[in-house]
Amino acid sequence: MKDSSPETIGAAAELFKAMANPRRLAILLRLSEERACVHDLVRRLDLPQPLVSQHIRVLRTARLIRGERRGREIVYSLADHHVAHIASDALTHVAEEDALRPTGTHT
Amino acid sequence: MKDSSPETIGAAAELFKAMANPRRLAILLRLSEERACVHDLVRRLDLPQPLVSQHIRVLRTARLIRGERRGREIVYSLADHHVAHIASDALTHVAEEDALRPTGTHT
DNA sequence: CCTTCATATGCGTATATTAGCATGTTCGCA
DNA sequence: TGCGAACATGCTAATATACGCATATGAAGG
Repeated sequence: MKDSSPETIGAAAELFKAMANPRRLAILLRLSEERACVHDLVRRLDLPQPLVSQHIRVLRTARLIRGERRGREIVYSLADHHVAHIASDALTHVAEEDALRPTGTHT
Repeated sequence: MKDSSPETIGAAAELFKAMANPRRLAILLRLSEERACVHDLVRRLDLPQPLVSQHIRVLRTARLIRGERRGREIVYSLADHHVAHIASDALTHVAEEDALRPTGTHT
């Protein structure tokens, strides 16, 4: 199988931890559609700017996204394709699981 | 793109949250190789039994694993293939990212 | 330089997570 | 029925997270 050394597992767990928050996940999904600056995200997700910055910091630290200065703005984008892939897989998983359950079990 | 409703995103975030712990991830990876009872995991991962049970509970609640009584033991296995897939993707991601960095940056 | 827009940081607080230890509960078997 | 094995649960302390709010930094333009 894969390399399942403690370090690798730990790093993977950190990866999941960074994605384990609805707001951060929303940011990632947004960025998987198109790059955006903080203010774009603020308006799009309707969250206070400092909060978005905080979450962005977490995502940056986890190396899930990357920022590039563009005048006064900083344009963020996904660090690599794997990220979008993992997120999209999770959504698929959730959707399928949801479909399996009897109608109206998710509320 | 996918269905990115708040509910779906929230559910996906919970999925990641359940995977966002080295011990739980180790359990999942172990179970992705073969089904096992609690005591197997205890010995394999060298963790106190109550701790394993606790983590198993989290994974169960998140519907990532399923338990089947088998005499006095309860044999756990992954609830579905997606789980193993997502975990394996994360490991791959980590490994690749690691490969990109200058030698010896991960210690 | 001074102002303004874009983003980041600091701090306090409510809440969640993790782990360790002791104790229940359930099952199989003599 | 009584005992031991396999799991689960309860409780507590330590630590980490998410958030709101105020404020600081950095870049552009006049």
